[in-house]
Amino acid sequence: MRVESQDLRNAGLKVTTPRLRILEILEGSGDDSDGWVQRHLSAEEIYKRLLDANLDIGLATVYRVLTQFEAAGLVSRHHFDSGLGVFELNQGAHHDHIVCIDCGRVEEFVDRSIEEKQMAIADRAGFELRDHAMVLYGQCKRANCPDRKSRGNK
Amino acid sequence: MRVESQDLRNAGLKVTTPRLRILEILEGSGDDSDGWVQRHLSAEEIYKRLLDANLDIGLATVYRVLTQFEAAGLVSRHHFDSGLGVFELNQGAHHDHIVCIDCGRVEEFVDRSIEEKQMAIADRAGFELRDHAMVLYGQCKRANCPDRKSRGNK
DNA sequence: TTGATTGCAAAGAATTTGCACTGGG
DNA sequence: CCCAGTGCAAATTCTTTGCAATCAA
Repeated sequence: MRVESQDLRNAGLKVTTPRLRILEILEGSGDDSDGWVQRHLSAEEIYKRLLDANLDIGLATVYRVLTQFEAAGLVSRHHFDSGLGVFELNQGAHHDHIVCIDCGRVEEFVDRSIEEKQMAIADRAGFELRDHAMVLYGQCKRANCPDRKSRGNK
Repeated sequence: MRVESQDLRNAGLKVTTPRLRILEILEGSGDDSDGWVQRHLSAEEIYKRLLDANLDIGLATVYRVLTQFEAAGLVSRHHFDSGLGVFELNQGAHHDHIVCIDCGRVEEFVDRSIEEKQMAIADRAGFELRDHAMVLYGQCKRANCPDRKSRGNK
């Protein structure tokens, strides 16, 4: 289920260093200190990781590559609440998101019964359902979540 | 349930022309040709309506007022898929949205069972649920929806 | 070789901010 | 009268685009 060179060729895209590196980053190659891997990244975050890896890749290229990947169906672009664009690799099946409002951590989930309800709701409203986005916002219980202390969870 | 001058005072905001006019627009005063009233507007759209009404109110003021209204809990800001900010008056209870990808029409709905499911999902994921956003995207069956013809619904 | 791809800088779009002027209470 | 509120222009932030140099096939 890994995304690789062949996927680029299939999409009619040449296999270049920027594209491969960006794919790697989206795959979560760079793990966080506590083992948590963020697979939902903004263009800026991806750009920073490339710089950290001493790669001379421009921010414009990051945006261009991500936009091409999106068009090719390799990645999805979300906006969540801030309006800032974040990108995620399209591996596995459809899912929705739950975001920590303190640390930005993003987890995924699917609920079959909700998906069915949505279909029924669209139908009742007279819409041909094409897509949907559901994002839950809350505070996670991760040990090093920035705001954890101020919430009194020791 | 109308929002009015008193709501502004309660929020510690002076009752000024720009604020009142923007409230009116958000209430849907300007009805569409076919009777449909759009209550989910971008800052730019609100600005245009003010200009149409020959009001000399700057776009910056529109943004400032909307941001203040949001902070006061009078309006909500959403981003939907484009990332463009749209504003809606906070009247009535919580609800989610269904958006027509062809004409931009926005309708509202609530589903108690989904809300409960969300709570359970957040809990299971170890999150303290604070808020959520659910948007369904589809094609509506409104007579004058721009793309209706190309979909073969006569 | 040769068109696709990239980097950089400049352009755009959306939103916010600085500042002197205006107006509501 | 006096400070919150406003208009305008300039500044920011995020994203896209133009163009000459570079690279994959």
